[in-house]
Amino acid sequence: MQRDTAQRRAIRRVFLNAGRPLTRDEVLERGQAIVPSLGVATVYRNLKILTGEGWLSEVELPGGGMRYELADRPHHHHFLCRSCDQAFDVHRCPGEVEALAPDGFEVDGHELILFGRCAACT
Amino acid sequence: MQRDTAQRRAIRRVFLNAGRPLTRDEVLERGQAIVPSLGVATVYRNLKILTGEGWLSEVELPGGGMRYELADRPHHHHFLCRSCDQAFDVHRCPGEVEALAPDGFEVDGHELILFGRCAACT
DNA sequence: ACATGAATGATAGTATATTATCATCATCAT
DNA sequence: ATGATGATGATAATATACTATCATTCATGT
Repeated sequence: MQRDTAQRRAIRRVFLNAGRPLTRDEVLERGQAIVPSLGVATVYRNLKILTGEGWLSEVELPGGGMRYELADRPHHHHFLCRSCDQAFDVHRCPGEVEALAPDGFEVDGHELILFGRCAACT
Repeated sequence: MQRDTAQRRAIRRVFLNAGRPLTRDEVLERGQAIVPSLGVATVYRNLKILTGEGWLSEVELPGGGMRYELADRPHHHHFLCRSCDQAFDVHRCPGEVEALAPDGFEVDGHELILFGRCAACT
């Protein structure tokens, strides 16, 4: 059965403390602050496992690889800082977006990405 | 100076006829319908050249590589069909999206992506 | 028509992200 | 405490996207 290792605990804690989507490198860096020996392969493995379990979900934003965030968050969108390349959550939603699609198109989801400079980079 | 080759003309024509963002493979396939000998390297080269000239712009949507579209189009968004993976233009915009960002964040652009099934796949 | 050299296309090379391997470590049921 | 075996980490292997190379083709100015 699955074991509760210090590495997996560290990765979970990283996400619980983050509050925003993280790249693989951000997970590695923050995870190593908890378990210094943490390796890339373990990060890859656990991101895949936690995503498969439904604990994490994948977020694909422009400009880099996949990002990951806690899966149980309510509907939200993302802000991508052009300066530091960090992604942030945006909790407000324009709504009514299904109506924007052309006739005959069935909308079952949407993603809104805001670009600019985050509070720290302004 | 730059020469007006059949290949580049074909690629331009592909975009003028498309009316939606195209992947590298879509450009290759449609271009070969005009100039059968068209090769991948030429597609890569011309996508880069036409983008550099400002005639094309890059569109990054989830699920694959870069897509390209005519650069002179007015502000619009995109619909990505989950069935055929084709991207389409959405000409309506929710507007007022800058206000959705958290305090202290400066928004200078946004992208809205609708997901679902296109008219042909419904 | 011709010479020049930009463009092409086949393919080798490169870059990078992700996965597989495997010896070793460490969790957990007993 | 201990043994079985799941997990880890270093790194080799792989996948894939993109670029460089270069002989050949062909657009263009004369």
